[in-house]
Amino acid sequence: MLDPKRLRTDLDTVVANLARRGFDFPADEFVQLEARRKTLQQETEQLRAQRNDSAKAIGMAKAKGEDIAPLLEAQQSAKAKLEAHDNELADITASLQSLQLGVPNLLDDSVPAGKSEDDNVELRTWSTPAAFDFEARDHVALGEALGQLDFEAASKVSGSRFAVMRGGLASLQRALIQFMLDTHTQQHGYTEVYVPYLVQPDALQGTGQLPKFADDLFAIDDERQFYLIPTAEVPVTNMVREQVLEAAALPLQFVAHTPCFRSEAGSYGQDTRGMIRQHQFEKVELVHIVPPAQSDAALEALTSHAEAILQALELPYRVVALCAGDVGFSARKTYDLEVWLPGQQRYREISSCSNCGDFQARRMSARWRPGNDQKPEPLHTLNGSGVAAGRALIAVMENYQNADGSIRVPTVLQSYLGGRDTIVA
RNA sequence: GGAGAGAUGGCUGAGUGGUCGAAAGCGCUCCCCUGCUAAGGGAGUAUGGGUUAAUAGCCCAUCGAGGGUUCGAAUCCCUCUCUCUCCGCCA
Repeated sequence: MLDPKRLRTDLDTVVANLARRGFDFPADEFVQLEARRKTLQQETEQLRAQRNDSAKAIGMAKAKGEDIAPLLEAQQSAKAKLEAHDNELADITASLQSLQLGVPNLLDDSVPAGKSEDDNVELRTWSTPAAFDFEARDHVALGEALGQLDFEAASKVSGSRFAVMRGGLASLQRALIQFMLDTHTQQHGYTEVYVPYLVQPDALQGTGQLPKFADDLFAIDDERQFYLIPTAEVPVTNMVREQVLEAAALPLQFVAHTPCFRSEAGSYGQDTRGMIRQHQFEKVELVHIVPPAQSDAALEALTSHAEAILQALELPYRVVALCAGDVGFSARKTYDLEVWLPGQQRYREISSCSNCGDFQARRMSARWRPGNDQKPEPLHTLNGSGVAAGRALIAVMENYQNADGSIRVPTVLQSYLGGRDTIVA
C-alpha cells in the first residue's frame, strides 16, 4: 500500500512513477473519491461530536432530575442523519481501500526502464559455463535415465506439474536445502524459522498476493479460509504484522525452508517439460525486516547471501536488475539471480531478491519506533530466495553431469550425503 | 471432541448504562529537592484517522473482532476468534 498522505499531496509524482511499470493509476477516480471522503468524514465526525455532547447533556440533566423528553426527541432526528452519513462514508472508504490495495509499489529511481524481461539489465556474471566434451543433457533426460525422476508416477498421483524423486536425487535436494540453511544461519547471521504452510487471507493481503493475484494461489476447500503458501515470504514477513518493534531489536534476518505452492494459472504451455515450473517446489527463503535507512544496503547484502550459495556450489550465474515493467507488484527494486543450465543453454531464474520498502509494512501495519519519544513508522521489508531448491537441483544435475549420465556431487554437499561424491543409477 | 474460565493502556489490575480513553500500582521520561549509590515532591507517559506548517492545539474512533439494543455501551444482547485449566484423542 502506498502512503495515503503521499497520494493526496504528491499525486503527479506517484502517477508518473507507476507509469514506468505500465500501471495506469486511475487518478481522476481517486481524486473524486478522496474529495468526497474528506467532506463526508468531516461532516460525519462533526455529527458524532454533536451527538456525544448531547448525550452528555442528557446524562447531566437526568442526574439533576430535569425533564429530558425534549432533548431525547432532538437526538432521535440527529440519529438518522448520522446513520446515513456513516453508511455513505463506509462505502466510500471501502472503494478507496480496494482501489489502493490494487496499486503496486513505487519503483526505486535506480530501476532501469523497460517493459518485459527482455529489457532487464545484466549487472555481472560469475564464473563461466563449463564446456562439455559430450552433448549435455537436460535434467529430465538425466533424471529419467538414472531412474530417479518420475513424472509418470507424479501425474498418476497428482496430475501435471508435479514430480516424484527417488534415491540419490531426492537425497541431493535434501542436502541442498540443509546446506543452504546451515550457510545462512552459520555464516550470514540468519535466524531459522519454521512457519505454517497454510495461511489466512490477511497474511496474503499483507505481502501483496491478495486481493489481486488470487488466481495464482491454491485455496483450501474448507469452511476456514486457508491458502497454501506460494512462498515462505508470506508467513515469515507476516510474523511482524501489527507490531511496533523497538529500534534495538532491528534488523531482523530470517531464513526458512518451506514447500511453495503455485497454481501457475496462465502459464499453460510454459516450461511444461521437466520440473522448472511445478505446482509444488522447495525453497529456502531469506527475509529482512529493517529500518528504512538500511533497506538499500540490506538488498545488496541479501543478494550477496543468495549468491554465496551458488558460488559455494560452483554454479555459473548472472545477476540482473529487473526493469520497470518486470518488477513485481510489492517490490520497489529487484535483482534476479539466473543460473546457467547446460541442458537449455541459457540462464534461468533461481532467486529473486526484492526490497519492498514500506509497501508490505503498511499493508500489515508492521512498524518500528525510531526513538524513545517518536511515533511508530512503517518498517522496510525485503525477501529473496536463497535459493530455490528445486531449481538448484536442476542446476547441479545439468552442470555436474558426466558422459555416462551420472552426476558428481558438489564438494560442499558431500558431507550431507554421507561422503558420497557421485549419484549413479 | 467434552466441560469450565478469561481477553481492558508497556506490565499488573479496577471499572456492569451517563463528563470513562478509562482508577490505582509498577515501569519509563522530564523537572524540583537532597551532597551521594537511597528517599521525597511535581508533571508527563497508547494507537489510528481528520484538520494543521506542526509528532501545538481541536475533533473522531479504538477497552479481543464483528453485529445489535440505547439519546448514550468497556459495561446489556448475539456471533466469531484467541488464550488458559481439566478430561478425551492423537504425532
